[in-house]
Amino acid sequence: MLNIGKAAREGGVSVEAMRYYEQQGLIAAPDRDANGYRKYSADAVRRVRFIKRAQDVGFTLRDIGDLLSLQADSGASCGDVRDRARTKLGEIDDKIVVLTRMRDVLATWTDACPSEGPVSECPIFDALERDDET
Amino acid sequence: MLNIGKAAREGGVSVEAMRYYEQQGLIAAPDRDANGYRKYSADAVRRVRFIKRAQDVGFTLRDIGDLLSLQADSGASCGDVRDRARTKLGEIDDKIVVLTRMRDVLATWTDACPSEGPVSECPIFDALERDDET
DNA sequence: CTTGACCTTAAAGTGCACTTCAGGGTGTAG
DNA sequence: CTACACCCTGAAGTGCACTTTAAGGTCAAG
Repeated sequence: MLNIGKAAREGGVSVEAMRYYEQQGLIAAPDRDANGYRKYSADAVRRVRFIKRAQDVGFTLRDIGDLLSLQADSGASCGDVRDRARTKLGEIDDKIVVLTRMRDVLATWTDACPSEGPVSECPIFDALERDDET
Repeated sequence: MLNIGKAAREGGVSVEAMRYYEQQGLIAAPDRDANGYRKYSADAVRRVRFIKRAQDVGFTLRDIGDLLSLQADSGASCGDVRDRARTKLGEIDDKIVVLTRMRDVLATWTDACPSEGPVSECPIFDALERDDET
């Protein structure tokens, strides 16, 4: 059994994040010892790590709550989990597409811009003000 | 001269966004007509479009304030603008790298996951709880 | 016996870019 | 005359995931 500081370190999150997850219902309220300190089991720490890992691959805390209830649901199948992962994969791909478009526009612009010359003749500013698209 | 509704439509933003930009100092407080309605010049609308376009390629409103002051600065050069664009390009590339890593991990996991089988044996959940990395 | 690192709580603040709300005035078409 | 779309203000709310603040209690080392 670890106190909150060590459990947080093990889970790779901050102490405040631990209390936040508890408040949000992502981790169960842990038992307390005599002085009122929270005490975490290895299982609880594993759950924190689960949350952290899931976040690292793009799941929001809301998504993670859903994943955790799936984990607790004996009627749920591996395919349900895979569906969530695929959906997230799609969302991330969408973001990458948007960012890549931005990236390409910026690259075009920086290539078109001479370092010299007044801003009044800057092709980037021109592009930002024009009526048409791009 | 357009009232706020038309100016917003021309600029591609909401009326509320227009007032917000004004409050944030990104667009000058416009003249008002007799009834107190804001009246926007073609120049003002161009500035709104500038803000919108810059946002669309990833600049924050803070960045845009910086760009706009560059535009007003006779001592600034095209190279200064290009530097801002390059910096933003780098930031976007960083985000793409992070998202691509997430994407790849999720793709690996969804490939490893059989649709059948209980969640207790789900390789995705295994990966989320394990001690080691990936 | 004090210093310092730890723990407790509830509530408020952060960043970003708005959006919504409450409560009102204006202008025109039917 | 009344409906309706438009305009005004200031303040509060949104989403996300915390972080910070204020005001304490606990515990081991020196």
